[in-house]
Amino acid sequence: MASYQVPRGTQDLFGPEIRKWQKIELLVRQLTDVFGYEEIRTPEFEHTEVFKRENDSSDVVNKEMYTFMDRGERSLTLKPEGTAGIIRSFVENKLYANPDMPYKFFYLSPCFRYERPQKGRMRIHHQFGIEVIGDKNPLIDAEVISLGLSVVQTLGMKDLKVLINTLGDASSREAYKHALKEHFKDPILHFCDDCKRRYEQNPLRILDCKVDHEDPAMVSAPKLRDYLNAESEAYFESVLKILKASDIDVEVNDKLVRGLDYYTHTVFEVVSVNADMGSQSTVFGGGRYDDLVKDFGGPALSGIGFGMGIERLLVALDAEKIDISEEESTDVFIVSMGQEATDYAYQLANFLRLNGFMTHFDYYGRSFKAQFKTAERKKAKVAIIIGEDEMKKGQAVLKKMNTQTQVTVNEGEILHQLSHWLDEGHVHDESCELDHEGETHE
RNA sequence: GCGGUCGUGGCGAAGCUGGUUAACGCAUCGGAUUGUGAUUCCGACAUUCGCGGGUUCGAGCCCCGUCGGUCGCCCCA
Repeated sequence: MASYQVPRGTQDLFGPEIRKWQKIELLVRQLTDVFGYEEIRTPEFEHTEVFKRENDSSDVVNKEMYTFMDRGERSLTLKPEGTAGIIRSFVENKLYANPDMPYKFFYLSPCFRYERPQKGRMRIHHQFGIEVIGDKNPLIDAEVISLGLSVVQTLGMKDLKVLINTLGDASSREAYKHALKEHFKDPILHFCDDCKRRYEQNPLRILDCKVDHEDPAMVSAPKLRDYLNAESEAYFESVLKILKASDIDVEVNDKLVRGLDYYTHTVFEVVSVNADMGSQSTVFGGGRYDDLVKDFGGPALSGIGFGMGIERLLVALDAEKIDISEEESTDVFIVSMGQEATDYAYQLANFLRLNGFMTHFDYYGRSFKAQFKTAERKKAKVAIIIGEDEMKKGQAVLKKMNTQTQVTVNEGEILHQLSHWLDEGHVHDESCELDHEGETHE
């Protein structure tokens, strides 16, 4: 017999876990709203060339994409990251023809990458991200970082470090790459295999090597700083100044380079420094892109954004022992005895639900003991007991679970008594009366 | 893509150098107690040990393969 299981690197989310997600998503929507960001949803797959553009050297694009041919012989790719699709959309919908720049977007979207799964790394992961497109201003760079931080800090995270760097404009970076390749031309021969690969693919990453970082050639390597033109340098200084004025501590790390090729100027990564975080420590990261809009056929407008992995955020919260899970809670559990009472419980439950009370009841007519245990497990605040006596008299017993206070009331007073006990501003629509005629009396 | 490690009921876990009814704990359900959440007691709950094949008189325990988890590398959110 076949045993069905989720594909590698994917997961089912439900129960207490999904409640955490909902909490994060709610927070994201609240914060982006006050920061003035609008949601954007772009397709989960795009034409492959949206993600894989010329001369791309990144692993994400070259080794990890889910690319397939559809039945019409189109090459499509499941989105591995959020930015490219949004820029495509921005240009396709000619949003640049808007007087109020910049455009500020946020998204919550699954991303697909074919990688070996690990803690904090899934084949389907979910990103909260933002993009600010249409203007280039250090204030925006700072705002973007600040928005991301507000999310993780509101959740209570403390073990954070903001790493920041500048790659300068495209020409600065190219010049620097050239200089690096020249510098490492001979030394690379006795470096590790990874470095040899990096030398070809992304020379900037050689500097980040854990094996050869003591090597004299590494120490004497040219610095990106020396290849920045005056404008690039001034821009970065300006970003740092604003962050400092906002009391955001950053660590300038001149080895920080990002995984996607399109970044220019400011790049940043916010990492968890908690020891239990595992090796995937980046909670969110991003940077500025000067040329992406132009590459998609739009005007020369700059943008900046970040992606935050929800799965990874959850790992980071876990590492800091921050529990954001909400306890399940129920307003009312109706305990019923006998078929007639159970049928009535159904009617009563519907009535209470339409009046805004979260209500459960027992469908099966199990023992009192079992029903009370369920009420307890569901964290019911109030139990309503309906048995033969109550059915006869048109009454109900209401029991406040935490204090064990118990009162007997007429049907018509149930709502009143509940409001009195629960007192949580439920909506009480007058038009929604319990229909006594509709009761089941078989 | 490379290397290490692991895979027994809903959960946690025993299972000795292969020997035959797969412990135990938690949870769940029923009863003692036909109307009240605790405690206690009694009873129920894995034709089966991720999956497939092989060795053997006999495999949860051995071998091969495969799928999956996990950790590190690479890389990234």
